[in-house]
Amino acid sequence: MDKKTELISPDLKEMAQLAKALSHPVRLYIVMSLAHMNSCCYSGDLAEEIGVGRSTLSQHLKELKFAGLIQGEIEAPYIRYCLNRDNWQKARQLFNNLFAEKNNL
Amino acid sequence: MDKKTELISPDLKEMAQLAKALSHPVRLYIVMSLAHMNSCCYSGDLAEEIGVGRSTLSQHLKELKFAGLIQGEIEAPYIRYCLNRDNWQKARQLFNNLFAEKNNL
DNA sequence: TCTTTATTTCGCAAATTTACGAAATGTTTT
DNA sequence: AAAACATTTCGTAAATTTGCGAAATAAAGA
Repeated sequence: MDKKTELISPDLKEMAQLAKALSHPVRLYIVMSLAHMNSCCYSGDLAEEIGVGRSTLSQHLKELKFAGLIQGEIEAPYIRYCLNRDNWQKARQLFNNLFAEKNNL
Repeated sequence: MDKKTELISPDLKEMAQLAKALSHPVRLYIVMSLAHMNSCCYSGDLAEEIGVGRSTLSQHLKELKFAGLIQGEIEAPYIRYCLNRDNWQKARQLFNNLFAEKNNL
């Protein structure tokens, strides 16, 4: 129960994690595509599309997955990555709250 | 004019930078306080409040300043840090766009 | 079963981030 | 002018991030 525990709330920490997941252009591009196109993607296609190594892209997908923003389902021999809609909604709420205009003094 | 230049737009890069600035709990706490409380802050006070070294906090402020999210005006012997409202508004738009529900297929 | 295909994990190197105390800067007060 | 104060910059060390190719996994097709 030190100061940090009070001040830096779990929500805030979670949000910082989300922001970190979104803090790389490639990851932001991926997530933005998925959200706006309402589509899913395949690792290999993306690697070629973006022009980055396959292992590199896999790493980015892993981080987005770890942050809960996307999920992959096997569609052999591919893995189909889609937004995790529940967590995406949660992230939306957190960021909406951050940017909310409650400044009506 | 390679692929990356097309795909990873300036807006997207800027947003990734903003996300990076927001990706640390301390920085997120600072910005959130400033936004929600509609207030300003002083480096020393914050360092004590959060429980982090003064030089460390100065570094975080520097990064927020670099990202354009805050600005400091001299109020000797202090420096008063406030949100940069214009850029904050810009950031809001970028993130609102990211999370916009245009998924009505 | 063996080969091909899609993806991930591993190992590694370069770059960046984080945090701190000490020293430097600049201002106020004595 | 000197002491006190708020803040930043510097130097440094530990941890993390980034990107890649090579090797490992796992499943599909011949």
